[in-house]
Order: sequence, then structure tokens, then C-alpha cells
Amino acid sequence: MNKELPKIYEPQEVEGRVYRAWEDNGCFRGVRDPEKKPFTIVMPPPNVTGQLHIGHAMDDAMQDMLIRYKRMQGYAALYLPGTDHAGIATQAKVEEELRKTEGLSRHDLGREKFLERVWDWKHKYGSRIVEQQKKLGVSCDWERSRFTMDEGLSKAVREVFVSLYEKGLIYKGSRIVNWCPHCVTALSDVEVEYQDKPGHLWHIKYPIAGEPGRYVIVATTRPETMLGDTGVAVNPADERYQDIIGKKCLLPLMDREIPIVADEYVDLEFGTGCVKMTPAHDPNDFQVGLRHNLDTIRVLDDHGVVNENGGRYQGMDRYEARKAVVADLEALGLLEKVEDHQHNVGTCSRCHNDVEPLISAQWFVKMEPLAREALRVVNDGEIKFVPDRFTKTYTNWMENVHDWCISRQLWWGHQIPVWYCADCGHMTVAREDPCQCEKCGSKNIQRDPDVLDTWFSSALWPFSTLGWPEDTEDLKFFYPTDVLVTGYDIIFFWVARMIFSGCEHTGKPPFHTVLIHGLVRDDKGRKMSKSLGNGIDPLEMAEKYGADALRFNLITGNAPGNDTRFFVEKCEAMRNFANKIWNASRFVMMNLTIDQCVLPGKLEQEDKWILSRLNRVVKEVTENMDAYELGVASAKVYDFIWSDYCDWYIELTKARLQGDDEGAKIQAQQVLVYVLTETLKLLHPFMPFITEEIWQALPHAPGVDGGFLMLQSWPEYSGALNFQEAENAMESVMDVIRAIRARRAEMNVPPSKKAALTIVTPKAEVFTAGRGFLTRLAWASFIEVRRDEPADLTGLVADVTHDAKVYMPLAELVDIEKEKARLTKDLGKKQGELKGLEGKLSNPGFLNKAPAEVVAAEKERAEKLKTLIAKIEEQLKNM
RNA sequence: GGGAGCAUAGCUCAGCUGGGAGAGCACUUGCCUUACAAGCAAGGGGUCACAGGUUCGAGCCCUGUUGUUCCCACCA
Repeated sequence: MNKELPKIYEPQEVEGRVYRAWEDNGCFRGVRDPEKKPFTIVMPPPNVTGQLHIGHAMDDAMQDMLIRYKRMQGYAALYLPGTDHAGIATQAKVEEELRKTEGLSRHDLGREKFLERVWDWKHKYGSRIVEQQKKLGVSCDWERSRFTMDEGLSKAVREVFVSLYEKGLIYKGSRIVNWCPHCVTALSDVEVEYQDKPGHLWHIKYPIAGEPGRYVIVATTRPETMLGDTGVAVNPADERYQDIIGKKCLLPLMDREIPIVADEYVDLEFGTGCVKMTPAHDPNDFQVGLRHNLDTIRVLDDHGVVNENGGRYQGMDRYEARKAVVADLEALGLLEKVEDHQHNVGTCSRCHNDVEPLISAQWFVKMEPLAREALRVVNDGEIKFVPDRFTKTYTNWMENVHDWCISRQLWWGHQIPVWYCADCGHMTVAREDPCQCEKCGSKNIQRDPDVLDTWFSSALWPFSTLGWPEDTEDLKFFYPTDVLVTGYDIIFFWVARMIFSGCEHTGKPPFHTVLIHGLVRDDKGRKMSKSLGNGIDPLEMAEKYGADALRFNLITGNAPGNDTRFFVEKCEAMRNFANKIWNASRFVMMNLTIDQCVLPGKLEQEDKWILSRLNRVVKEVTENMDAYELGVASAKVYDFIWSDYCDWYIELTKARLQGDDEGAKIQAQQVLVYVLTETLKLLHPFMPFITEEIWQALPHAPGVDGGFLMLQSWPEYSGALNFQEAENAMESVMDVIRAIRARRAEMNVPPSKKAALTIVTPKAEVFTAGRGFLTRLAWASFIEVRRDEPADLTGLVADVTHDAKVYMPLAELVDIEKEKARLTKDLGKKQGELKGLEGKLSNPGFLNKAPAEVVAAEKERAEKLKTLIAKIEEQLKNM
């Protein structure tokens, strides 16, 4: 063996090579193996033209950890990747480039030519993000990679649209929608972000018709919309306005008579109690308008500019018009007053311009029937959210969901499969492109120019990617999928819609668990954003510290669903951890003469100790993984490797490895390799590259030749490897070692100065067996183990542990006063502890009600403390 | 207006079903002890926001308070 490895781990040298080997050997392939249970994760598809950011990195890392864990557990694991066409985002990007490079708009090119450009863009950049994901080590089945606009998925989209239409769950209607004048398209409710902004409340006098000098005063935050007012409303119970209900008032600036109606909607307390009604530009006014038959007059066009209905304001944009309207009202003396007013303004989640509610003909999904089942599967526990608190987020939303506006006035996306007949006006909604009107046969038909909301196709992702609507083998085997991993910020956009879509179209919830994570923020807790320039490039981090370190950093030390801050220092710490494993492995390999990984028939105390600890870690890590506690699981592996294996076990084996007994040498090697191998398996989901690289260089178990660590079996807890007694014995020795080290450190004794030890203990055999460890780890020159106190204590300094009293001939170095102070302080602490314990143990309530094993453990602790205190007291007396 | 989260060491955070307060970083001291100075050993540092309650026992459960963050909601 004796494979010489570099002293410092170089991830750059290893990662690409290891990934290629996995890929070339088909390790990522999801195989339909009837002997195995399937485990499926579909990756949330990133924007096809996007770049991998740190949020993706965390999301992908978590999924990869789960899929690698399950794959090792023997599941037929499928991690299915893909990309999303991301309608608005991608179109905007291509439009921007077109404008920059050629000075053209999409309209200059025309729809067909423009779409060619977008496809070019997609082909050019679509693989970029995939290459970036590979750098993270994700074990996706790239051969199954899908795109939301590829043929199969387009077919699924078409099928869903038509079948929902046939069921009456998709309809077209003229309703108030959220409109972005900048993106020039309708938006769904979830694409609107509300922001508290300072604004004004303008109080405007509307003269009452036929009663000169009498006014109603209305208050508004958007005075320009008055151009489209078709009424004024008051509350029917409002005593102030009883006599004007049914009368008309004169709309200033437009010189139009509009009715005064009574409607419950109006709040008596707010403003003047009179509300102007603009049914074409306000959802509430629209509802009131329906009840009172008010006209709807749209005064803003699709770009937010006043249209032909706006009189002399035509051509002004909405903010210009606002100023002009206010100025004119003031000039006419109709502006009663202006107040500062904070209000919630809807903004476009993409471009952050103010959304303009306006009436428009759009397509909608009727949500109420779909929401019912989507709520049931969550309420019945068929789908669980982790952490559980997000269940409420989901159900609250689903219970109050409005119909989903799915049409977008864009070109990039799935075009709506509806054709309008120019002759009879009939809508043909079809799975295959029709060549004539299905009603009158006219060939004079025109396709709806709009496309579907991007999320309409994403909603089908868990089953469309597996071949639905065909009843494919993949679909039969891998669907429903298992875990969906995503951030809390897209529960409404995506998770909710996948759930009702899966239920409706496949009859099954699309997954059983939704694992929610938080946002990755910068080191000051701010959201990462382009404008702040505080984004962390995951690839830069992976390049510098290794993908393993990055992955470990992203999931360790934070709880599911919580936001986490990114510290480069932590990346460094995780890089150091990788290096630690590397060097531990280097040490093992340097000492290796065996060529198989088997446990020896005979085990020493320290072997049993490490095996027993490992066994426990296996159990705990498995439990944590099953509970999706990735951060806790990874921390336990970290602690085991660093503290137990490196700091103690490797040191404990050195006596044998560097001794003369060949049998003992081999025995130590066998346990070292075995524990390292098992540990690498535990670590593999978190740090796939370095673990694979090391495993490849280690001797394997009989029957395991070649192959890959990523395809090995996950370790299992074994009752046979539980050695409690050996653990206790080793802890006794380790306690003494720690005590000696501490005393020596306080006295600044360098390791080069060895000292003879006398250990007084009832557990003589334990310490006799542990002599070698004391020599090496506590710098002893000679060790005497005895059951009784030595006769002559001159020149000796003593310390006590639970199981032993240890003497060192270093008295001349001891600062007696300091030592006294230390012991006194320690004694006080221990006495306080004992006092608390004794109180507990004399409490009948505790003795009667606490579980027996807790009482027994506390009693034992008290006993131990008592003997320790006695020893310390004696110690102090002798000083 | 409704809902949720958070408050634990100087900093950033873990702490799973209530049973001896933890990690990383930072800090102090001493070590190049042939796996690792990206390291080793030792050490300092916490009324677990506050006030009540439940319990034999509370960082953890309940109630309230304060501070803070986020989500949802059509009050002009």
C-alpha cells in the first residue's frame, strides 16, 4: 500500500476527476429495479438562463444529501434535474440584449423571429447552470433532464389546460387583474409584492348635482383614477348621508354626472365616509359596481398611460396625470385637504414598479374545487411539511385562495391552446392544433396570442418529467415522488400548485414530504441582491475551499426552515475539516500493511471504545437523517471524526503501530481502516468528493472490489458492537490523561519534560492496561499503578479524577497558592453540584415520580461526586 | 387587521419527544509531540430576553410582557 498522498487536500485536483468517474460509470442513473423501493426527488428547475446562486447551492446540496443517503440505503434512487423556461425573466433578458446590441424591440422582430432568438439564447446558456450544478457534486440523472418547454412537457401542459377547461375549471373572464405597466402583462396574486410606502390622502369635493354649493368629500390615494369614476358610495347606515343616497354628483374635471349609491362595503369610520368608485381600476370598486350597475370606464392603457377616456389628460402617464389632476382640482378650489398617508402598494415582483389594477379579459383557473383536495391531503397527513409550522402557512393560503390568473401577455412560454372563430365567435380549445372552428367549420380562426404563467408548467413538474400524460414505466415506478426540497419563499408559487395539480391529474399527492429551508443571507443578515452587490458566488467558494466544504458549510449549524448567514470563515473551517480527514486518512495509509478491510477477531479496550462510539453515531446519524435534520446529522459526524477518531483513537493506536508486536500492529490497522471506512460512508452524503477519493485508496471489505463509495451500503447499528464496559474503562483512563495535561499546562511543563506517575485507583487493571496511553499522551516516564496510597508524598503533586488519584513529582513547579485557589474553586463547584443533587434525592416527589433509571443515574452521580469531593478535601488538607 | 419565527458565550448559531448548558469563529497560555500549524494541548467566557404558571424537575411546556424579523390581508 503505502500510497503517498499530498500533505494538504487539494479539492481542485480531485473533484472534477471523481465526478467524471461517477458519471462515466452511470452511478447517477435512476434504475427501475423491481427488487428495490423507489426514492425520488425532482429538482426544483432553475431558470434556464440563470446562474447558480448560493440559494440553489443550498437547495441542491440538501437534495443531494438525501438522495445519496437513500441510494446507499438500497433504494432505487432517482434525482431528476431540469430547467424552467421562466417566461417573464427570460423574455426580459433577451429583450434587453436585443435592445442593447441591435437597438430593436421584440415587436420589431415579430413573434416568430423573436422566439427564435429566445431559443438561441436557451441553447447557448441552458447548459451553463447544469455545468455549475455538477461542480457541487449533485448526483442527478442527467440523462433524464427535462425542460419545461420540451415536447413531452408541452404535451402535459396542453393536456392539463384542455382537461381543466373541459371540467369547467379553466375559464376566460373580464375581471380586475394585477397589471404591470412595465412588463405589460397581467400577473397572478402571488406575483404582487406589497410594500408600505408613504403617500397622500387627497380629499376632493364632488359637487352634488342640482344643489349648488353642496359637496360630498371623497378621499383617495390615487386621484388620477377619478377620471374613471362612475359613482360615489356611502354606507347605508350612515346618518350623515341619508338624504343624498340616490342623488347624483358632478364628477369634476370630467363633467359627468355619477350616482351616489349606498353599500355596506364603505367604512363609516374611515375618511369622510364617502368613497369614489372606479370599477375599472380597483377590485373593491369593481365589486360595488357590479352590485349597483355602475359603468366601468378604463382610463389607463396597458402601459399605464391615460387613454382616450381621460379627456384632456390623455397621453400622460399615471404619475404625470396624478400631478395634473391634483393641480387642476386645486385651481378649481375642489381640493379640500391633503394628508400624509402610509399605504400598502402592490408592486411587480419582477420589476418592482407599482402594479395597476385594471379590468382585462384573462384566463383563470377556478381554485375552490382544486383547493379542497389540496387541503385534504395535507390535513390528513398524506403530505407533511418539515418543519411543521409551514403547514399552517400553506393551509391559511389555500383556504383563502382566489382564482389563478394564468394568461400572460408575453411571447415566451406555452401559448394558450385556444382558437377564436372570426365568423361565429366560438372558442375552440384543443389538444391538437385545429385547422377550423369546431363549431361552424370556418377556417378563419386565430389563436389566442397569450402564453401561460410559467408556474402553470412548473406545477406539473413532478409527473410531467416522468412522462405523464403517457402511462410510462418511469411514472409507474418513480411516481409519486418522495421529498420536495425548497425555500419557504415559493410555497405559494410552486408547492401549493404542484399539490393540487398532482392530486387533480394523477389522483395522487406528488410527494409525501416537503422539506422547507430558509434563505442564505450575507454575513450581516441582509438578503443577497445585485443592487447591494453582496452576493456570494457558490462556484468561487467551491473553487477556493472545495465543493465539500461549501456543502458542509451550507447545512451545518442551522435548523430546517431558518434563514442562515453565509460566513466565508465558516467555509474555511469546513475546508480545515476536510483537510483533517485527509490527514487522518494519510496517517492510516502510511501505516498500512493489510489489503482487506475486516475487523480483527481480538479487540483491545480502545478498539471496543471507538467501535462502540461509532456504533452509536451510526444510529444517531441515521435517525437524524430520517428526520431530515441534516444539520444535526452532519455535526455529529464532524464531532466523531475530529474528537473521537482523530484526537483520541488515532493517538491511542500509535503505541501498537509503532511497537514491535506484528499481530498488534495488524489488529490496530484493521480497526483503523474499518472505522475510517464506516465513517466515510456516514460523511459521504455531505462531502461526496473527498470521501470517495479516500475510499478509493483504502483496502475494502472482502467481496467489495473496485466500485464506488457512493454505491456502498449505509452503515447499520449493531448490538454486537456495543461495548459499554470498554467505553467506561477508556473514559477512566482518558480522565486521568486530561487531568495530567491540565496540571502540566498550568505549570507550563513542556512535553519534553517527562514525569513518573503514581496512580492510586481501585480499578488497577484498567490503568495497568492503559499504561501505554499514559506514557504517550500524558508524557509519563514511568507509571506505577497501586491500590493504596504511597507512603512518601514528598515532592509529589496530586490531582484527582472520579476513578483515580494521580501523583506527579513536579512539586517544585507548583505555585502552592495558585493550586490551592484552583482546588478551592473546584471544590466549591463540586459541592454546589452535590448539594443540588442531594436536595433532589431527598425529595420524595422526585424519588416517586421520576423514572427509575433517572433516579439511579442521579444516585450514581452523587456517589461519584462524594468520593471526588473527599479526595479534593484531603488534597487541600495536605497542602 | 390576521398568522408565524426569533431572543442561549464577544460574534454567528445548534440544542430532536422536559432529567448534568454546546459548536464554529474570536480570545488567553504553552507546544513545529514525524497524519495534519488549515495543527496539538490546556483555559477564560452564559441569571438560556423579562414576569408569572405547570412539574419532583423548565433553555425546552402554558400565559403574559418587551424587543426584533418575516408572511398574509381589497379599507378608499
